[in-house]
This record gives sequence, C-alpha cells and structure tokens, in this order.
Amino acid sequence: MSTAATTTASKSERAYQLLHERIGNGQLVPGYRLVLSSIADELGCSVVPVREAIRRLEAEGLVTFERNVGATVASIDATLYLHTMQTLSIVEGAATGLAAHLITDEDLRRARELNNQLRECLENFEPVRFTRLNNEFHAILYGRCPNPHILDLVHRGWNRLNAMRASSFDLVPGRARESVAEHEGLLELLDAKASPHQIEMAARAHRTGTLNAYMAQRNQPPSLL
Amino acid sequence: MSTAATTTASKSERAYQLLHERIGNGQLVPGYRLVLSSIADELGCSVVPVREAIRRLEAEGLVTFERNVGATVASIDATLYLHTMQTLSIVEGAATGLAAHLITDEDLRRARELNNQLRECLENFEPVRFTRLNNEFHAILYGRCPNPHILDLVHRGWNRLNAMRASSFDLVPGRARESVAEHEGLLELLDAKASPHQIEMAARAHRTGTLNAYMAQRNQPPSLL
DNA sequence: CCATGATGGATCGTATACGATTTCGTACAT
DNA sequence: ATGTACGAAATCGTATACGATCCATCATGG
Repeated sequence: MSTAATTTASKSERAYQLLHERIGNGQLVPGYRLVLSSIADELGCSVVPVREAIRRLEAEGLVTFERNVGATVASIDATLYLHTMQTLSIVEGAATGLAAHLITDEDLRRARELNNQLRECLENFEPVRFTRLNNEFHAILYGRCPNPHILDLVHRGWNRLNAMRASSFDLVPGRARESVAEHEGLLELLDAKASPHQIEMAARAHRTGTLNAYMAQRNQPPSLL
Repeated sequence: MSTAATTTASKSERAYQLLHERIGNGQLVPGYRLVLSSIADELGCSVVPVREAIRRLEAEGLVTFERNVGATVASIDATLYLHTMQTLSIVEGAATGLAAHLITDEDLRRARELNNQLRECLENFEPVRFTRLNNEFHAILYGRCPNPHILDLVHRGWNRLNAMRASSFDLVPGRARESVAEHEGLLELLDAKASPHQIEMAARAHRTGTLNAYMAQRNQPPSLL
C-alpha cells in the first residue's frame, strides 16, 4: 500500500535487469565469469534468484552456461557475430516491412531528424552517440510492427549486438557514412508508400550491408551466407 | 565411469524435457495450471529445479507465468496463433532460403518421398500422421540452414504451433490438399536451383497460405497483417 | 624433467524451511 | 438475496544448508 511503489520487482527480476544492463553497456565484457554467490552478495540476496536471472539471460543468448562450471558473458567470434547480424537482418527487415503501413507522419519526422543528427555525428566523430541514435532511428522504423513476437526477436537481436559492440567490436570505418545514406533511402521509400515487401528488403539490405562491410574489413570471404 | 550413462541430466533438465514433451503432444492442454509442488512430487525432486524448467518454458512462450500466482500452459487466442504463424513464415522462409544451396540430392529424394506419403494421408484421412510427416518434410527443407540462431527460432515456432494444434486447433479442411501441391512446387524450385530469394518467398507464401486459410475459415478479416 | 594420480578449494545443484502473497470460501450486514 | 469483510488454505518467493562436481595445485614415481 501507500506511496508509489512497493514495486518490489522480485529479486530475480532485479538481478536480471542489473546483469542485462551491465552486459548491454559493456561493464561486463564477454568471457567474464559470472559467479552466483558474488552476484548474490552484491545484490544482498541469496543465490536462488540469481540463478534464475542467469538462466533467463542464457535463453536470450547473452550468457553461456556450463553444467557444474558456471556462467560467463557470451563470447563472440566472427561467426557468431555474423549469425546474429544475419538473423537480425531478417527479423528486423520483416518488422520494418510490417510496420510500414502503420507508421505516422510524426514518426517519419522524428526519424528524419535523427538521421540528420547521425549526419552530424559523422562530422564530429561521435561514435558512441552515433550508435545510440542509430538504435533510436531503427526503433522508430520497426516499432509499429503489430506482431509482438517479431518485435521481441528484434529486441533480442539488438541486445546481443549491443553486448558485442560494447566490448570490442567497433563500427566499420567507412560504413557509417554509407549507412546514413541508406537511411535516407529507407525514409524515401516510406514516404512514397512503397510496398511492404520492398521496404522489408531495403531494411534487410541495409543491415546486410553493414555485415558485408565488416566481413570485408576482416578479409573474410563473403560466403558463409 | 562404467557402462553407458551416468548421464544424469540435471533434474531441472529432466523437468524441462518432460513438460516440453507433454505440452508438445497435447497431454497438457492450454490453460492447464502447472503447480510447482505437484510436478516436483511427480518427478521425485524438489520445487527448485521445476521452477527453473518452467522459466525456461516461459522464455520459449510455451507457458505463461504470473508473479505469486503460478504458471499455466500458454493459452491461444486467434491473434496469438496468427502472430506465431506469421513469425514462423518469416523465419522458416528465411531458413529454407538459406538452406537451399546446401541441400543434397538425398535430401530432396527423401522430401519427395515424404510428400508422396502426405498425398496418401489425404486419401486415407490420417490427420495425425499427416501432421507428423509434414513436420518432417519441412525439417528437411530448412534443416541445412547454416545459421543456428535462425534454426533455433524455427524450432521454437514449430514447438509453439504443435502445442496449439495438439489442443484444439485442427487442420483447415481443404488446405491439406493445396499444401501438398505447394510442396511439389517447392521441390521443383529446389530442383531447378532457383535463387535463394525465390525459394524463401515460396516457403513463406506456403505458410502464409495456411494462415490465410485458417483466417478465412474463422471468417476473420485477412488483415491484421 | 615430465607424466600421473591424489588432495583441497571453489562453485554449482538441489533439498528443505519459512515468510509473503494471492485466492477462495464463509459469515455477516444491509 | 446480494455485496463486503474477514480468515484459512494454497501457492509462490527466497534463504539457508549440504552434497556433488569440477578445477588447480602439488606430491610422487618413472
């Protein structure tokens, strides 16, 4: 009763959110060992809720878990990054396509503004801000997708990517400029009320483009697709 | 040491598998209340592992969970079915497209044989066998997809569908025959080494077709897409 | 000097116990 | 008869405790 919130989100929920956030913003780097008792101590609770939180994170692919050994923040090798990006290209593309006919003029206005700010980031070399604004930009484009499952998959994909990027993966040098231009193309398609399928494929290609740029940078064959 | 398996999969794992199976084959119908202590008793273990199992099932969307209340097998309304089917159409289509250029002649031969058996099921009215063979057929087509994330999403989608179908959703009457014909079309595309994109879209359309048939049967507007 | 096996510590897996929350039935007042 | 308040039962949430497993270290023998 009383004031605002006895909102004691359950301890397991708090543990989940704490770890999720720390993985997302890079405080916990891939490979870091997550010891139940330590986390429990820090949170001032017992290990049971922490266990549950970690299993949830595992289900989302943010941590890996080994029996009788423990959990570590999910490590990334190139193929994992590739697979995650590819999956995201598909589900985010689909979400954007499904959202297209529900998007409002106000949405488009905000997206356009964000893309302008992205262009500024290019001039001033602000990679952190760029990443954040880029997330927001795409969130607007797919946000109206009426299928919550697909939205969930998109969010999970972004979370995994953020976990990776925050650690060591950085933007591919030349790619950002190209990215802003492709954003512009997407906005024009939306303005022109292009078909959902066309928009889906453009959104997918946008992400695939980033993936290819990354692969080229690492001198890897663009196959494995 | 010794014989084959001290393979004590952890109790939480066994609990998970048991519940997963029972939900999948319809022993546990949607809406059924999952009481931790009862399940623990049946398994001869304590509630802690069961909790974990249920949270995993929740993450997969097979059960819903409410704080301080408990878990129930996920209920289905039409929109949930629709969303699940739509998501599956996208990820399974993508998986099939990505698997296309890796599929072997032997795979195609088996798929063709399965489709012939499906045709037999039509004649003899064997809906249960039809569903099983249909699963196998599609599993062959997307199975070679080299992206494990996408495969995982496909499997989750099928699991959810199975959970729904086993309960009360039945095949749409006329749809099965059409389905077999579309399978044939898919096989021909694969034989002809059609482009991955073309195959992806055919696979997606195949599932979307089932969805539309369902919607039409329920006299629902084919919108919501 | 290297290989092999034993030992201890760290950590996980699960059981049990108890407090917290919800739910449902019942009694009472209107 | 109906709506509300109270209380008991059922169930969940978490803490604590202990056994099981793994890993690293060190001793021992070749």
